[in-house]
This record gives sequence, C-alpha cells and structure tokens, in this order.
Amino acid sequence: RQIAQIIKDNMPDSSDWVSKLEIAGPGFLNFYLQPSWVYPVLPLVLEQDEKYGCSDYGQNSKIQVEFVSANPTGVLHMGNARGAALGDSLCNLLQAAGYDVTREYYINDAGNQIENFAKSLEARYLQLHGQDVPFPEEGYHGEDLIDTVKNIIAEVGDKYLQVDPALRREFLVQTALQEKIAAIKKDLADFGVEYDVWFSEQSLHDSGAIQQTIDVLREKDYIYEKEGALWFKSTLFGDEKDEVLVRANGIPTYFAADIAYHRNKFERGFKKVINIWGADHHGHVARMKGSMQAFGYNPDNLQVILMQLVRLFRGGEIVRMSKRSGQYVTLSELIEEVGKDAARYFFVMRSPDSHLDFDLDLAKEESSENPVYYVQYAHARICSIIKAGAEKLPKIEEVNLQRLEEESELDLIRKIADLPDEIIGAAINEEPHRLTRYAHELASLFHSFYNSCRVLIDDEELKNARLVLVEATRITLRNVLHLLGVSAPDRM
RNA sequence: GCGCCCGUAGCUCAGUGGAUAGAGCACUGGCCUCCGGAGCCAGGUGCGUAGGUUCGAUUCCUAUCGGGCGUACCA
Repeated sequence: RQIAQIIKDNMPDSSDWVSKLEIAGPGFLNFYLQPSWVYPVLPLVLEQDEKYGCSDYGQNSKIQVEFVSANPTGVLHMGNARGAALGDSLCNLLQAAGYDVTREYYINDAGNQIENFAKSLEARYLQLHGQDVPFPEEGYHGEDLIDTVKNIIAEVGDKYLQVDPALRREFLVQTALQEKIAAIKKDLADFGVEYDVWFSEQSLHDSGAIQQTIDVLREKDYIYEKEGALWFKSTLFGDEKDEVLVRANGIPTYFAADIAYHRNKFERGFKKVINIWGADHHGHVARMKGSMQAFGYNPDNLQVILMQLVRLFRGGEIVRMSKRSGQYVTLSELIEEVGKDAARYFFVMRSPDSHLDFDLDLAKEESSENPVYYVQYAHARICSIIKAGAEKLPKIEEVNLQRLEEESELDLIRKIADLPDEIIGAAINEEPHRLTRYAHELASLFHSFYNSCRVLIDDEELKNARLVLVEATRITLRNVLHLLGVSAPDRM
C-alpha cells in the first residue's frame, strides 16, 4: 500500500482518459477510466462488421490443428463430435486472432484395424451370399457395415465370390473406405466442419516415409532390436517404457506411422502443431513428443489437447459406446435430435478437461432450456427491434453516442469492447469454452438493457444512439456465435 | 503397483497466485395494456481431506481419499 501511495502521489489526479485513481485492498491501484472511453468502440464495431473481434496477434504464424481423425471403419459418434466442435471452434478462434490455420484429418487407412475391417467386410459379403462363415471375433459388428456391403453387392453382385481372397478383401476394403470417408466428410460438413487437408496414413507407407523415419532413428542410435522387433528408446525422452516401431512380423506399428506423420507436419513448416485427442490416448503424448525431440524439434511445439471422454446416458443408464459392439449414437443422429447449434454449443461449453455427461433424454426434452437459445434469442430480438424501428440505421457520424448514459448501456458497451481480447485469450490458451461464457454474458447484459431501456422512443437523438448500440451488440453476438459454429437467427 | 485427468452451491459446470469464488438448471416471490415473457428483477456460509511454499492459495508443491482413463509387437 505504501508503494501504491508513492505511485499515486506521482500521478495526475485525472486526465482525458482517467477520472480518478484509488488505492484498494492489499495495494491495488485502481484506474477509473473516463466514461467516454467506451463510445469510440461502437463506430468501430459497425465499421469492422464481420471482422470485429479479429486481430493480427498471431502474425500469420502457421498452425496446424489435427482433430477427429476417427478410424474410417465406421461412422462418427459422440466422442468424435466433441472433438469436431472443439477443434473447429479452436481453429476459428486462432484464425480470428491472426494465425494461419490448417485444419487436418488423419485418415487411418492402414494397419491392423484395416485388416480387421477387410475381414469383417469379407465375412459380411460371403454371409450375404448365403455362405455360413464365422464373423471375425475382433471384427466390426456394426449394422452400418452390413449396409455398406449391401451397397457394394448392388454394384458388383457375386463377382468377388470366386476370386482370390486377398484380392477380394482389397477390393472390398478400398470400396468401403471410399464410402466411409465420404460419409464422414458429409457428417462433418453437416456439423459445420470443413477440412483443408485429408492426410492418408497409407500414403506414408507408400512413399517410404515410414521406412525413412525408422532409418534416421537407427542412424541416431535411438533404436534397438529385441525379440525380433525394433524398439524406439522413448525412455530417453521421459516415457515410461520403450515402444515397438516394427513388429517381429515386419509390419510397422501405428506409432511408427505417427512419428513419420508428425515429422511430415513440421517439415511442412508449421510453427505449432495441435492435436486433439481423446483422453484414452494420453499415454501416447509423452512418446510422440519424445519422438519429435529425437528429430530435433522442440517438443513444446507439439501441443496435445486431451478431451475427457463423453459419457452418454439414456433413460438414466450409461450407454456403452463401442464400434466393435456396434452400439453407439452417431453424429448424424445427434444433429437430427438436438440440432447442430445446440450440439456444438453444448460440446464447446465445457472445458476439455471435464467429463461430459450427455443425457440424451434431457437434451431432447429440455432443448429449449439450452443456453444456446438464450444467446440466439438475444440476436433475434435485436433483429426484430431494428426491423420494427428503422428503415435504415442512422448515419453513425450523425449520432450523439454521449446520450448513452444508463449503467445498463455502459455495461453493454464495455462488454462489446472486450471481444478482441477475449478472442486472443481463448485462442492462445486454446480454450474455446471461454467464448461460450462471453456469449452468455453479452446476451445477459443485452436482455438486462432491453428490460430497463426502450429503444424505439420519441426522443430521436436517444433512439438513434440506442439503435447504434443494439446494432453493435447484434454484430458482436453474431461474430461470437459464428466462431462457435452456431447460427445467429433473425427469428426463432 | 505406476502414470495422466477430474473433485467448487441440491444437480451440471466456470474461475490467468490477488480484492466479497460465479453462471445455468431446480426452488420461492415479484415484473408497466409499451420494441419478442425463449426475457427481466430479488432470494445462497459451496472450493474432497491434511500439511507445505507465499504478504496472499480454489489456483503451485507433497501426502491422502474418491471417480474416470491408460499402463498391447491395438489404434
């Protein structure tokens, strides 16, 4: 407090921007701004419009965000939906904060699960032709897979009954993959998510990138052989145990492919690489970072956001989600049931660290109670006011904004002024959920203003000032909703 | 056993080492014949437990209890 007093004694008591200076608490120095500081933000919002909130903070630095990357052996489920909502909103935020963002989906179109997928397809193909063959124990039991095979049969009939099984599986798997990937793209597009790059794991096998990666690690002496397999010394980089890169049967593991993939990311010039993974993959983080360190990259430039898993409830019972068992609620069903807007808002609303209990019954029954409607309602209300009250908005330079003096008006303007900083804060901390809070607070301040101040009044000067205020509010609300991937309706 | 995440109001969750810890849901009572009542206003002794670091801890550290997830030559 003494130091604060010294500073205060050496500051002018007031200035154009500061109305007073006060010492408080254990030694805080509170600067009270002149109320008039807020007014210039309103013409700025109207002028920048869609760009309001954006900044060049990121200096166009290249960032890649890889998210969802679900196996193309099935359809997208709730966990993928959370990753999609989170990843896409994060990308929007980073772009708004001035980063050069690439959205990427890694297609696991190689490896063991593809083998299983092929065997499952083959079994279904033969079964649908009346053959009594067993279904592979580790296979994919989902109903969607039967439909996939039915579609294939509609095209090619029994042509692949007599051919070499390896050729048959190859044909089935390639055809099914195309269909599955197309379906995934469509589901994501329906959810408002568009990718810049779809990266094939198989391409890393085909190009020799995986082999080359292993060769380099061997040269650096980070590899040893044990029991016929090749092991990466990940314990050198803080991992709990070493990891297999190439199995005794000569086939590289998923980890080997992932090292090649992440090397490829950095070789493409990304300054920062962000992965969004389910928490069940957390054991993979240390070794992935370690492997990048082995190649001389700063492991801090590989950032992994772990999302806790989504638990689904129906009728008070937890629904076990598993592709293998074929029981899960799909993304498209979710969109159908609760809508894209509510689903995206709901997923982003929570911190990735928090477990997400998604009660389907509740989401269906009480969807009108979802906070997203509260925010959208504020937007629709403003549109309605503007439509009812103004042929066109007054010219901003002719409006006397100083007439906005009510506390609810000033609170609203101050909140609007926060948006650029909110976006930067949420972007650099990689926390899109902050924006849902901001959206809610902004909507709340608007509703509060609405109840204490009428916009469409006889006092022309005040009316015009308030019209500018609500228009600026509308723009701000809309911009935030769009960052979240949620629509801003004119009517509801 | 070891590792990671979580534990905050009845419930679901926010909370950048700082001031009197906040929202939604639920509950109770109010809101002008007026721009959309999907709204507004009012109502609250809650940081799992015990230590430590600090002028100051919900936040950092240690231990412990509880929940979740990992700990494959699966991905």
